[in-house]
Amino acid sequence: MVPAAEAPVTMKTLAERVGVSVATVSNAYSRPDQLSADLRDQIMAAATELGYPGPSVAGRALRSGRNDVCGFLFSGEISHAFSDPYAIIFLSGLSESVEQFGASVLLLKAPTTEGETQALQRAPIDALVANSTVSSQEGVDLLRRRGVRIVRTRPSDAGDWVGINDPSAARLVARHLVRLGHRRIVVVTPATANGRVREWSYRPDRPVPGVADGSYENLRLRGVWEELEPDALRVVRAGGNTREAGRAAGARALDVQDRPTAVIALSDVLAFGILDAVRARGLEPGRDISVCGFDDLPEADFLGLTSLRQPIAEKGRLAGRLAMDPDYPQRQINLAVQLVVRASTGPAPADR
Amino acid sequence: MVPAAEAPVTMKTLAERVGVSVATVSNAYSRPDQLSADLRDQIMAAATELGYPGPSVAGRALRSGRNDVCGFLFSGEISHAFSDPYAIIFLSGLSESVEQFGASVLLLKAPTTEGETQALQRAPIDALVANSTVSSQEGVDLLRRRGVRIVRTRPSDAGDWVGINDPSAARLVARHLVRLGHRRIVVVTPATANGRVREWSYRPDRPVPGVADGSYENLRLRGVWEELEPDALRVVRAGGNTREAGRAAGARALDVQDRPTAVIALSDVLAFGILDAVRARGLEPGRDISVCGFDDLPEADFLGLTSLRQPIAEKGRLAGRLAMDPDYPQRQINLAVQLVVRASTGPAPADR
DNA sequence: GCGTCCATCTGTATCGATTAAGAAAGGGGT
DNA sequence: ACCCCTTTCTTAATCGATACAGATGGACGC
Repeated sequence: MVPAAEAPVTMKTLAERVGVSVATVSNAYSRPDQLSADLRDQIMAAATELGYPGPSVAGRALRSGRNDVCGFLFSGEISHAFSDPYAIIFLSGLSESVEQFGASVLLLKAPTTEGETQALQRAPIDALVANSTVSSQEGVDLLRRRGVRIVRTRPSDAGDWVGINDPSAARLVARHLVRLGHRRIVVVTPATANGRVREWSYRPDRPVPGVADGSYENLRLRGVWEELEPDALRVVRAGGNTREAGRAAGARALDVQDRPTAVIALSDVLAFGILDAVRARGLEPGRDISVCGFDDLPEADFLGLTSLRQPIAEKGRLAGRLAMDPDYPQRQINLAVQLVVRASTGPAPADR
Repeated sequence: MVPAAEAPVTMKTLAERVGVSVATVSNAYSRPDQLSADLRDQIMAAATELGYPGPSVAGRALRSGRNDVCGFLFSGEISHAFSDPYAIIFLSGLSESVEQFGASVLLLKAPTTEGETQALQRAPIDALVANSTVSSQEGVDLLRRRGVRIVRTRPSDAGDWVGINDPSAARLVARHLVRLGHRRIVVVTPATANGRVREWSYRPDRPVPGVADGSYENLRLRGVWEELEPDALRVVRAGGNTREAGRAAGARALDVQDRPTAVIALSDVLAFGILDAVRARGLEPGRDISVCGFDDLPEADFLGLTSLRQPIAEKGRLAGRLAMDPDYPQRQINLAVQLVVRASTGPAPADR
């Protein structure tokens, strides 16, 4: 027997087989209340018999306008993006809530090349959660015109977002240190790509190279600065956003004449490395020098790191909800943060 | 002025505006060689003028049958899946090569509920890289019938795959230890979900609970067993696949009467934790007890861990290539592995 | 001068479903 | 008996592009 020519079994095939219209078959799949249970069972039976895998995804997408996919836009390489615990926790929350809508998450890079721009524009997504700090703005605008809902992870005037108030969060941290008597403070900022450690003294009118204008780094720097005496703030930009990068940045921050009495890392991973650096110099965190982090990752508790807690997973969950549910009433969500004080901060040591 | 009614600007609109046929507009986008550069520029200019965001993704997908999306199927929760460095490295490689095809990666959970099954079936993907150890077989079969190319990350008789020879890799490790004089060996296996540490003595005819039949864990166990005397192999199943889980499993493996002289962890992260446990007991890895890992993560070098290196990123890259390029000739790829011997293994201590 | 060929464009039949609107059949109420 | 409602199914019009088979016109060879 000659093998039958590849029979493309479609909804029509099924309909003819059962002796009903395609509309009824369609209803059997997507609106079971529109037909009798009997007939539906019959159709489903015939479907498995024919090996019909269910409605074609593309046909469905074209007609209904839905893909059941939520894009997640991040900047930098995937290996960088996901070696960051913050990203993983956020992504877990995001995908958890996206899954509740029967949808999945598509990983999207902020485009840098022509090909990546294409990939972003060709992405079959209903919504996009843009975690990207910067740029890729035109690309996102094009997507919006395509009807893609955009959700940002940072406050902005218009559009949907879920975020925290970065400046005031940073002020919380700074105030804590100032109350403890600290005056000379260094902020260590992460970098998205690998680079050299660099250092500046902060002035709000002069942007820090590599720190974009509306970025959370910049907002936090500003917040810290507002709580300090003028010219008291130095900035060290780490070579990445890893514990190792934190160690290196810590070295740079500590091995100076006029050693700071406190270091604020804009991420916990950096802070962990800074703690390493502090201990490697025989200093005791919280006594000889204070260290603060941001995010309050689980390990912060283990290491006794004072950190500004933000509900990362919840942020991801809410982002997913805004993305997948256009009718969710609250479209701009500001999450509460909380300073968790642990052993790594203490009174500033008396000047030597 | 009343705001114009939402004009859905489609390819037809654009065509009429420029005074050409839709076919030409389509060509302007997807096959620039089919028309004069002049006309193409004209069309593109009109496109930006009208705010046309390019061909509709759904229309394109339906007609051309392409989505430019590659699914990545993993088991367990996303937070578990991506707290594993192996997964991140693999995913980087995968997405790197997938991006070269102008495509993106869709995160897909091995379905456990009805909703997740739906999400998997509704996924707009051209191909699926199935990293999932087990089950979800029916779901994958349905996808195959949909025309989705399946790529596995483990050898199998039929279909596309890229993997390593797990049994022989495991034998490499075991032989290394046997030559060093080790006789009492424990293998520590990871678990996909959090659970309790448990322990058995291994016999090839009796499956280890929680270790699926064709899984790499099982294949490796088998390989190790083949190099040892009968009944010399114990198995400890860790409570997860993290350094902490490794510490706990290490405790279980070490704190016994007849302490093993060597421990093989089936993943490096577990091995790291086991090293911690060894040191916590005042023992010196490589002298008092030997420890081996699998994967050879970057940190293995730092910690002096003997480990079986497999080219994880390359595996991901090749999987992506097989997934996105149906014409790639080599459809079943066995990658070479290599035992990297470091300080954590040494001669078995003389029997006390 | 004539046939050929190439470079450019057009016409039109799909791709595979969804959905609103309508028809047919049965069931009650009065 | 008649009318009105439901329930259950069908008809037919899209959704927005792609790709094949042609049509057109000018350049070119001989």
